[in-house]
Amino acid sequence: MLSQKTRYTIRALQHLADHYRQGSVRLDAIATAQNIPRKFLTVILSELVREGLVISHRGRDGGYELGLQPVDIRYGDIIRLTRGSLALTPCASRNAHEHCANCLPESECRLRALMLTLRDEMATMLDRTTLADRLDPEPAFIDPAGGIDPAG
Amino acid sequence: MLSQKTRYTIRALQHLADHYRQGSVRLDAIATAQNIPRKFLTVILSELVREGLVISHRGRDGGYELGLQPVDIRYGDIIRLTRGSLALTPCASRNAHEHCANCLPESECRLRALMLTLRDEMATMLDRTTLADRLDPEPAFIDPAGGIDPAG
DNA sequence: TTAGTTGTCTATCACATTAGTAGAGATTAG
DNA sequence: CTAATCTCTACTAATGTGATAGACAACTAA
Repeated sequence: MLSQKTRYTIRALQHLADHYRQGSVRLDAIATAQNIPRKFLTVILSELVREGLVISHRGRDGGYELGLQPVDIRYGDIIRLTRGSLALTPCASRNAHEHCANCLPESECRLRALMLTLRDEMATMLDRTTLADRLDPEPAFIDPAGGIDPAG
Repeated sequence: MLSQKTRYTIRALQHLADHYRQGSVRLDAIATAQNIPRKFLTVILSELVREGLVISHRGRDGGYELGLQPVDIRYGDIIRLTRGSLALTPCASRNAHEHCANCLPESECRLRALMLTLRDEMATMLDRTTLADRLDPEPAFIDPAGGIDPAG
């Protein structure tokens, strides 16, 4: 699962992408529009500023704006940033590899083999999608069994 | 991330699959071979018995065995069982859908749109892999940028 | 029948992580 | 100057996680 904080981070960045090149957006505007607790959002945005994804303007008429073009911010990068890794096990991370506790040697671990493959599939998808993508909120559900789920 | 408990669960099931139709395997044998704390493993196996994936035999010469053929136990199902869902957000679960706290209406949430698509890709992969699959522990890493990573 | 082996169940614990808050401080436009 | 706005460190409460304890139930072999 993505943490609540990661979810807030992504929605805040999406909001800034929506207002790219329209001047700076105040924290309160983001908090209200995206339904994020104000104080918590200060923590999140300060981190994004430190990472360089967001530029802040202090003082009166201050606010935030994206530090990069939306097309240059990939969802994969956002998740790596807030969560350290895309992988579902520590041992399957390409960027922040760690041994799993109480595991077998990695060269024998079949779970790791599976998780590496899965990680790569996830990365492919999350790295080809950026803040510039439209993302239809109601994508069709293609049931692998053949039918189409009308419930969404 | 998968929890430690989910990782233990998968490795325990893999172990039972390796000994399918070879009689029952004692808890201690699994704990030793798979490096799982004995007491914790009792909790895990009892749950698997309750769910019907594993059959237990009590008393002398007791132990555990798989309740289904390895080919009928999909990794997707194991993860759904221990974790409730494959999805990375509560709102993107097909089986255990819940609204995310402090979110937008789901019909407007672009993060949800992305997470639904990702969930479906993950499900496709995890549901076509079963305990009967061999899973090479050293799969080649095809770098999307073009090269092949020799480090694995 | 009974001793010994093995699984079952409920409760509990310590610890880490997470979500969120407090509040003083720094910066800037007007 | 002053009001608006972001920044930083620390703190707290709640929750979840990994793991253990220990009494109990069931089964087999002798």
